[in-house]
Amino acid sequence: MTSAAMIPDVRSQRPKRADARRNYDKLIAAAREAFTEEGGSASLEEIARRAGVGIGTLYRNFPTRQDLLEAVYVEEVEAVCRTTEDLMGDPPWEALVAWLHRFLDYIATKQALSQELFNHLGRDADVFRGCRTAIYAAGEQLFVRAQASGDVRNDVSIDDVVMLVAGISKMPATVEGQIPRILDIALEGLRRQAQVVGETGH
Amino acid sequence: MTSAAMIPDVRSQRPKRADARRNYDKLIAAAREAFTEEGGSASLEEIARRAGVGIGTLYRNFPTRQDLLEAVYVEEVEAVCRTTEDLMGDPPWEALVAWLHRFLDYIATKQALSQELFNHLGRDADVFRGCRTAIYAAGEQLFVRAQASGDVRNDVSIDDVVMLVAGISKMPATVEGQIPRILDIALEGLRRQAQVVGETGH
DNA sequence: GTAACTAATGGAGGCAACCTCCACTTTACC
DNA sequence: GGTAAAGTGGAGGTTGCCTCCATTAGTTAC
Repeated sequence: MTSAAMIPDVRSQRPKRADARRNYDKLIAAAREAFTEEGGSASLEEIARRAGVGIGTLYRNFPTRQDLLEAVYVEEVEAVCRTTEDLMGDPPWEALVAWLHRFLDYIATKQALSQELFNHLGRDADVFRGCRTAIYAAGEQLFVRAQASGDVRNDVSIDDVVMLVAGISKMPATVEGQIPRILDIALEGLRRQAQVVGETGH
Repeated sequence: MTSAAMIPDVRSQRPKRADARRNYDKLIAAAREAFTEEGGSASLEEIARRAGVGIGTLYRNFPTRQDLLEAVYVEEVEAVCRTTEDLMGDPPWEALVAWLHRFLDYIATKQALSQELFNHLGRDADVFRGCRTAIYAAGEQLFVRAQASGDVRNDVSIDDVVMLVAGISKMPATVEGQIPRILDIALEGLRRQAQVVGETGH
């Protein structure tokens, strides 16, 4: 699994001195906690406090709030990518659907984080391109397999699918179980191949 | 067109005295501007300044930032609802698709606003229920027509569709024209009726 | 018209978060 | 162990949030 390597390494600027690296790691950990608990606008001073470092150190490592959000976000994405491995044994379509559902669940719990990022960094920031690449690398094998087996129409790309799922994850759910159902409906569109009959051409 | 009346009127608490109402309107206008220009976290003090009223007046009318966001948001939604009228003459499926595309375009430009709301008010706040109702009232005629004509499968609701579109509008676009294309793909899933052959049952 | 009654105003002030700056501490290297 | 460079942390200036209440100005009743 090489997907993690495809994320443009936010951490390439990781500090060199031992104490500095320790502080960096403590900050990421504290930030993950804080963002999870309080959403993407958790106080930076609070995060520094949790990490047990001065506010100045936080700013030295992450000049803007976005930099910190990014660093945390990237770590999370790497985690999802790692979950493909379990699924390569299952039948193509089922495996793909299962992974997408898993992906959906995962993103759903990270809404605050990713929404904050979507808002403030425009949609085509390097991080996103990188994370997208990583997700593709992870999902592509499943996707290609499903396309090869004829389950998925040929005129869509993995790109389309990932974005579709990402979008669905951000919908405001009203009814219990509605979100996964909507995913299934949308995926039916994906699957639909030259097999439909009895319609006017549109 | 009664849809506007179905929004649980945020403005029923509209102030009574003439000067108060004037200030209220100036605040909404200033807020719309500010939110559009600077996103949902524009400074409230700045908004009061733009409106030419004191910060205290802002807080009297809109005790929380959400209240202000809501009021602006509701106005915008009402505007979309009004656009259905043009389309009732077109063929059912085409009219529905066209309206959904229009709806998509519209929401896309208001991202900052709606995302802010989605984040902070949970997904089932009254406003949303109200706005959803209004949107349904607007889209429902189109939707029912399309279902009656056999273009749309019967096991989906207008609710599902609206949410699908809302979700898609929030996807980070990479390629020009990708978003509308994805909407079309998803809508194919909608359309698919008992007309597919040659598949295993799943 | 004007007096009396409120609704409405606006900004001072207290608090908290953001961020910069730099005197000091710690590490790495010789 | 000495020293240069890297890293630290928190005081303090700035700005935004929100409350409170003395003052202002529509409204109503006469």
